[in-house]
Amino acid sequence: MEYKKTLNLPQTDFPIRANLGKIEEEMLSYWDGQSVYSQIQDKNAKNKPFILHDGPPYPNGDIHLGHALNKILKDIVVKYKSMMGFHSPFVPGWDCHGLPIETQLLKEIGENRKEMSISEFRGKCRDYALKYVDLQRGEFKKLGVFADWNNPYLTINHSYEEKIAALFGILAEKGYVYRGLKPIHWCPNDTTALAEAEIEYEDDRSPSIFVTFKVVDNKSLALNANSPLAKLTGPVNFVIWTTTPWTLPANVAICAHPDLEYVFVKACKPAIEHRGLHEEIYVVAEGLLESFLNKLEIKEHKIIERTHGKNLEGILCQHPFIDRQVPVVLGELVTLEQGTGLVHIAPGHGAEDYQVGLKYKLPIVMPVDPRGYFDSTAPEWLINVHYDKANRLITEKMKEDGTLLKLEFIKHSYPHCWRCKSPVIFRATEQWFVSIDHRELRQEALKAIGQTKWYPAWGENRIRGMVAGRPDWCISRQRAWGVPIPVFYCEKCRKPQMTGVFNQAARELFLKEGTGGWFAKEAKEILPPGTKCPDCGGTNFTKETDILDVWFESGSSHAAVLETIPGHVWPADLYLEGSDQHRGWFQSSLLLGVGYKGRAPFKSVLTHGFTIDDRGKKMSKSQGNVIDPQDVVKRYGADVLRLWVASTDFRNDMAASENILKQVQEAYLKIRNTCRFLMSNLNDFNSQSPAPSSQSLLEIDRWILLRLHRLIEKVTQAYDEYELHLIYHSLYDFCVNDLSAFYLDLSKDRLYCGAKGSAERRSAQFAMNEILRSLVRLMAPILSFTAENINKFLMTNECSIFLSDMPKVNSAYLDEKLAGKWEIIFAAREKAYRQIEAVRSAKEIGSSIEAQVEYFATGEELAVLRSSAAFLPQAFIVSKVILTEGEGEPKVTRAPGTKCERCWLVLESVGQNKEHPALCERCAAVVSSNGPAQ
RNA sequence: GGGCUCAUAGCUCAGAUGGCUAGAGCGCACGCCUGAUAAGCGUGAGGUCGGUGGUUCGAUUCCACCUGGGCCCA
Repeated sequence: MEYKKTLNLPQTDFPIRANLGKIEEEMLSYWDGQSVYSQIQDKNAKNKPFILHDGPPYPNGDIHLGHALNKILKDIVVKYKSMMGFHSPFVPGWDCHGLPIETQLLKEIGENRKEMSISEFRGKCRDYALKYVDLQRGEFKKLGVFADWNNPYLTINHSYEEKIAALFGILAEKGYVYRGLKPIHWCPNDTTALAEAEIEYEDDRSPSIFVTFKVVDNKSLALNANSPLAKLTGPVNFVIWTTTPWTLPANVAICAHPDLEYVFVKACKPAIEHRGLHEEIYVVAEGLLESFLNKLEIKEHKIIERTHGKNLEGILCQHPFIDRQVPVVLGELVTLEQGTGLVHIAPGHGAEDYQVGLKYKLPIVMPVDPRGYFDSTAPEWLINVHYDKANRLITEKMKEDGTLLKLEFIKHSYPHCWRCKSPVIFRATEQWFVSIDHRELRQEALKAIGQTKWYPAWGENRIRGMVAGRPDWCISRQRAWGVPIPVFYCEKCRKPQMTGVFNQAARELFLKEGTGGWFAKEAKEILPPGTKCPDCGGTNFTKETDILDVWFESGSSHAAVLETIPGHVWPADLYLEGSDQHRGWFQSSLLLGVGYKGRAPFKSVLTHGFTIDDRGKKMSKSQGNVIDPQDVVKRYGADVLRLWVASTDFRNDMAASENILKQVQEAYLKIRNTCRFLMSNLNDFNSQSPAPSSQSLLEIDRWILLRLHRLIEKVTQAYDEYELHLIYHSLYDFCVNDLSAFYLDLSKDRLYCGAKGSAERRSAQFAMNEILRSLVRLMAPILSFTAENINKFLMTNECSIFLSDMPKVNSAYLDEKLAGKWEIIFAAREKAYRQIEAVRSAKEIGSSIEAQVEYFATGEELAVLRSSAAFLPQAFIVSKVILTEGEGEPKVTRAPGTKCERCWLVLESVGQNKEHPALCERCAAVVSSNGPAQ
């Protein structure tokens, strides 16, 4: 019993229980108090920059797991780069304008919105956004994310808004910006545009009609070389179906599906035709032929021809009641759900129609005015008729002309205005666009994509496809909460003005008063006195009322942030967002960057996947599989959440569940405990005393340092390649395999039983100190709280672990021969353990140190083992190893001798020392030299 | 429906250029230790490498298709 006091047992005040909640709180206030983030910036201020530019989330609720994942990833990268000596400031941002804020707010204020002025509503939006900026900032901080939290960039900052206007001005100056027509949801009753969120679907009664479009010239049937149709004689009619006859004046095409089979049917015209029966040829999709015949009550018919939709492309038809020839076009929007498989296309009245129109460069006919009445561009008999009344006029006209095959009424779901509850129409209106092909913008953007490094590499492919195929960018929105499009209209000549003094005036206003000023002031109050229209000399102007697409705002962040915040550089080194941003922020930033400066605002782009549950399903409230980051922080600790982020390959989707988090927590505890054990054995170690020379280091200690430096090499490389999951696995494996199960376990004898200042003990402590210091720094970007906690405990010189440098590989330790040798010893140990286990289960021994191993080996193995023969008992953690040349399984028996009361090894030397008869030779010597037990 | 993408043990991940009985850790089972103890150690059982075809002497690794998941469109 008294001999236990002569041991150097591990000792530490570092608690075995993590208690992350308390530690994290302490560290947060410590970092805050010490201004650690500023200290890091000061330390690296003169160094090479590495700028990770933060993509701004919407401040419209609590952060969810995806937000947490994203910010933690960024934080890990930034902390690593900082510890590598880069100047790596991190300025967080928020996307404060936009529909998501409006929508969330509308949920809160409900009907009251209707009584509010635009300025009042904008004020509420602003308050709402700022409230959630604050909330989310607090939540991000709790994750341990380092950033300039007191000076975030907000897209509602005046300086930011000014920069948006500036960028708009530059693009306008270069000719990218133009006005064009595009259909949007429109309420004719309120004469206003509506967002998707402002539409309610209700059942409505509508006419349902079948209309014929007669082929202009049968020869045109043969336009397509594959078409066998030129031989047809007599009138051929394409038949369309619609529930909105009033959109027919805007018809400019008929759409067929390229892959569907269409039939040419000879049949008698149905009874609706008042001029008697005669045969006609109708074209409909084969899959809808039967329902078509039933609807029209056609008894007899004959299929005289058939072909694929793709062979119909280009055929010209006569509009049923307007002097206009319309082509057959192809599109995927056609389905066999109902109708005829031929869709009437009015690009001014439908979103899909508009897309098809873009592809075929169809004109956008738009004869309906804001109040829903046909204007002077419509046929005379429709002018000043409300669209709803027009249905009847049109069907009657077609009935008379014989182009109407069938009229009935159906009930179906139709969009209505949330405000006045009246039906909504799709109506093409003037919108602002950024031309994607002006000045080769598309080509330049594709070039910039090629010059960017994409992680993972397929990201390039993805965004390339999107940019290559995208239409012009519609940048106007008919909303309240955003940055007004800084354009003035001359009241005299109606021309829009947006460059030079006009842009300048808008910018000055935004900078001084913010964009709120635009809504509060008249044009003449914004423009300098005496401003004249450069086109006609007019002096009176009105303001544009549309606002900019929020993607234009966030896409301007590179200009607003990288160019203006001190210490930043343009372009950024890295953008890091979810893979949905290939369409969103990456693309808007790219287009604006290329339009602005001719290149992408980023050098590299890293994307991560989405959070899913352990069944591979996406997280949704209705599924009840949502993991809440605040809850994880509360129950497990932010470091566990951070470790989860690092544990999963984020290029794919990332699974999170209670089980997975538990597993990560176990891993966390293992790493922490390993560090604790290292600390507890360094209790009496003075790192100031001279380091042992490499000769005086034990071979086993040189070996573990070799392993450590290989780890450093691997981890550093993984950080550089953003392969965080490899860091996690390497660190964890090192702790579990190399340290806990092997090196630390077998070093216990030396550490506990060796003389306090003995060379072998000092050698181990030297290695362990190296390991601990390296480990803590390697893990710091990920396990920030724990690393700092340990660092404080070690009382190092640095006030923060994040002010120290990442460990560097010392190639002197990378001794391959040594590595090979220990692989052999390791394998021998495993072989021995299998036998020890057998003996153990036979109850002959308990602990392995009660064992003696006779190990059979030959050749190189034998030579290697012999060269370390004296160390083998320690390496195997047994009392005695006998090496025998030969083959066969190791022979394990109870070790001969008596158990030493101090080191518990079973040795024959126990009892030989007269002063300490219960001790082995080594322990007797240690006890004697150390003096009497304390 | 289209574009991109993922799919290796219950879980998280390894497995250059195709080649011996597919690896690690966790978890699990069994056992040891009680001088890392709300810790530590050992042994063991778990995989038709999503499925089906094909190329090849040989495929988890290449190709095609299919199934399931994800993101973005429609």
